[in-house]
Amino acid sequence: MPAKKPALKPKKTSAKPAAAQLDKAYEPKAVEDRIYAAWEASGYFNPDNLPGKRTEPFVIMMPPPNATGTLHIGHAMFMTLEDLMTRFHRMRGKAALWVPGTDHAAIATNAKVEKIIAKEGKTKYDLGRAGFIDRVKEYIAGSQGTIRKQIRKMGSSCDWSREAYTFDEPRSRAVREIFARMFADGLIYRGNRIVNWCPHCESTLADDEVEYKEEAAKLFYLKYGPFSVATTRPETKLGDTAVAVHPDDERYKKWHGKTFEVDFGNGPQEIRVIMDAGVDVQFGSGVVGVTPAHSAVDFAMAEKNLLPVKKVIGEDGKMTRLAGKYVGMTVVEAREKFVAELTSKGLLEKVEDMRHNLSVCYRCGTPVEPLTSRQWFVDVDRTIPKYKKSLKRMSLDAVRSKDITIVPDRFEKVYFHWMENLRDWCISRQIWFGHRVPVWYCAHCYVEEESIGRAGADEHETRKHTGITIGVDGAPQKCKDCGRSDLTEDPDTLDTWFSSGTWTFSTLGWPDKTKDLKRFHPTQVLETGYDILFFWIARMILMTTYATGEIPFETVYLHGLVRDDKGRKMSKSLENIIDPLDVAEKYGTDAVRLSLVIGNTPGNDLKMSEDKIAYFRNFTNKLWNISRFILMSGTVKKQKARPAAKTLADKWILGRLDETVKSVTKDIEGYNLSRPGETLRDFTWNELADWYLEIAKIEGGKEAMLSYLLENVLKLWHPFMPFVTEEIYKRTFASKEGDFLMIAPWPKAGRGADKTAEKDFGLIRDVVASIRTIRANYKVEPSKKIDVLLAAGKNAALLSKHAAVIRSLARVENLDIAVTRARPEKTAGAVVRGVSAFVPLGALVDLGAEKKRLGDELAMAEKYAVSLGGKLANKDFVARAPAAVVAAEREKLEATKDKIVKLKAQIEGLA
RNA sequence: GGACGUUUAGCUCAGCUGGUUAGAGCGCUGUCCUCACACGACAGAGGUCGGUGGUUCGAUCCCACCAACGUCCACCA
Repeated sequence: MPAKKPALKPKKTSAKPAAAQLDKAYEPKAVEDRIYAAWEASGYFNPDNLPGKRTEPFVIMMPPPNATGTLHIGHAMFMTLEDLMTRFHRMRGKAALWVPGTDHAAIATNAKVEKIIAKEGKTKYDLGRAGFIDRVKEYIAGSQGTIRKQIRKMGSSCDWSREAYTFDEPRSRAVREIFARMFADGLIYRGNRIVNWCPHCESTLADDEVEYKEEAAKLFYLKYGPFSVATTRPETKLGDTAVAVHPDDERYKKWHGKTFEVDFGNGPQEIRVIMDAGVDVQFGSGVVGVTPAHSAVDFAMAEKNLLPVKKVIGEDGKMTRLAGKYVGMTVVEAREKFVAELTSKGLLEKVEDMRHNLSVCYRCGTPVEPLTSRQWFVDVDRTIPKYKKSLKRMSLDAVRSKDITIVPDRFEKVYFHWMENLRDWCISRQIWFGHRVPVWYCAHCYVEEESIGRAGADEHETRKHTGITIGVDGAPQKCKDCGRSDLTEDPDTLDTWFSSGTWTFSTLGWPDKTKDLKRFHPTQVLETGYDILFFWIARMILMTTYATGEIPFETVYLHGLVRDDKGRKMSKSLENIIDPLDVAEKYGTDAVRLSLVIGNTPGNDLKMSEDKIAYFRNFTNKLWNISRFILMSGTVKKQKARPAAKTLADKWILGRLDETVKSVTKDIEGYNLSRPGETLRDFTWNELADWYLEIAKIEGGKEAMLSYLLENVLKLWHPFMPFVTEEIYKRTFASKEGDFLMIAPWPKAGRGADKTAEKDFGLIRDVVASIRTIRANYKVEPSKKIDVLLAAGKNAALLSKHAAVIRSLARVENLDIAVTRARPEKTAGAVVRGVSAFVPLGALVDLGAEKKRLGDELAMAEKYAVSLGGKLANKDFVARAPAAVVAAEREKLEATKDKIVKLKAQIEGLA
């Protein structure tokens, strides 16, 4: 192409009317911090300050991030989702409350600080318990501010005046209080039972804190008295007190209930033969060595059969005195020695290779050692006097009754399964940092029961626990049983989840009967990741139904994991981490938020990429420029009422707005948060910007319409991208200081779509598009104007009325509209919705290409007509399909037939 | 071993209770810095909706089976 453009182009001048101007591009960095500070200063994050009556609450408790942590993309996602819901309901006139907080995360924080002092060459024992706790507190104080700043950066409209910390005094008091109540109800007991022990953390772990790692293992077959027994852990056989066989296994029937002795070179062991239906007859020899002290399954058998429990591995990971000559050895050493001994004695029959799931600590990856230990437990099966139900029952009923719904609902099944199989919950931990078990033992009357198992589990009277005093408000002065004051505090701390379980109500002031608790509990939504369904959600339901008799929340919204664009987890080693703060800096927080909401559905993982964020950055800029255009084309002000539609385009866009309001509102209410984003984007970009604004340039006189549309669009977008919308609002509609979009009332859906306007406008749009297509096919420069001839049939009047719009949008010089006409020479043609269009292009017209293009279209139309015809010829279809469907198919067939006729005429006209 | 999820254009995904000539965004191709926006406009190419059966007048959508991928739970000693 020769460069023949005019050398002189008038320079664009920015000498626009005095109306407020927007910069050409949206600059998030210049806006976000200022806007957030203004919001915060307004006080509107606190529902007490919101205007109006607001009787209906909408409450979310923020899942507290670790106090020592930093914001990652997962946090950014949940903050966006929760903020979206909170802002939406605030605009809908509810008392919206979103309580922020941080978590002391006992194990994680404890481990972190241990690591830090290790660098100084010290261990926690060098500092001593008090010194170590001081270090932890100091560390948290130093880092807690980081996460708070980052929560603000995401635009979170949470009520900082109610901020809570899982380890602050109000929350600690709630923990001690609920412990005391559960103890009084006999739900908390101290027992010597099997637990998961992490030798590295030197602490117990809850069942769900144990993970499994598949690895190669050896299966040893031992000559075991009269039997053969297979095991991957030979050294634990020193703790065997029984063997189990299947009750129906004929091979071993004569042994049922008998006792025999084995000697593995470590002295004789007395072994009973018990029956258990869980034994797999096919596996190994069908005989299982029962090691009550080091296997949860075996422990259960021991309880049932009253077997002795012989603990051969200690909390230090070394063999105990009961392991005889192996005492003091590590487990691995003992295994080697023991296998060697068995071999020399001819007791080792064979060794097989196998794949085996090793249990490891979810924190440190160290293999977990199941062993019996004296710990505190929550009894989940015992009937609670006040409720006449067990904790398990209450937790199940809360969801079964639909008082709590889980989104998506498939997780309800997962919840039920887990809850039904829940065993007593070990809540004592041996780490130093955390809520202290609020228990004091009396030196005079406390006696450790030697019983194994659930102390008093079978009786329904209160468990005895003589000599145990609970300190709810600090250390008790006297033993509750003997009155003497020689008391020792329990050294252990509580499972983090025991305290997080109180989150929805401890944050509202429980156990005091506060106004907040009355007004805001139960909460409406708990939004969190499906990965902590058991850890946290289940514990909250359990603790809350017990403590308050209420459910903690009405709806559980579960989000997925954020993955990279290839679906992999983000990790340091893969170098695929997207840091929300980095990308917020680069693309703006609103863009990051949109990328975390749109395409994100409950319960499913979300793939993220920087490209996606960049796309939404472009969109925020688009919205900015839409506003900029509207601002430049006239005065923008709030409209008291909907402006009257003067033209077809007005009618159409108002109908589309109504539809959009309706569907967006419905979706957000139904916890469908992605679709409204897409609906809004389509409306804003494809309808408002691409069509209505272009027509506004032609028709003019749209100040009121444009103001009305912009105000509504800003409101609808606000929960999704609060910063840019608030900033535009401030520069356009805000009448005075303190007028915030954040508290503007949510738009009401009007009449809905205007069917006639939609159809008529659709025709104009399609005619314009078909002319544009011809232009593009013949590579007509956009700046060049062309002539167009239309044969419009019954639509001639409608098209004539909107000729100016068509001419401008399709860049037409002369538009000649007739009812019918023959094909003029040297034209390119098209048929759209019963309208024939002809564009005279002189020598440019390629007859062959025209013929082919129209021919292809004809072929498609004919094929379609055949399929429609076939359908309508089918008696069953006509008889059974709903009348409306049949009528619609008839109409389609008529339209297609009409199209075929017109296409044929055009093709003939070419000859 | 049990349960669940996913499978639609090269990529990421829509498609709500079965009736559309199957949609969007990115990417790709072409034209254009048209007076809001090149972080833009216009136009275009690209899919037998994982497979096989079934139900139905009609199936991307419902049912059964199969396959691949993924997740959770249990854990065999």
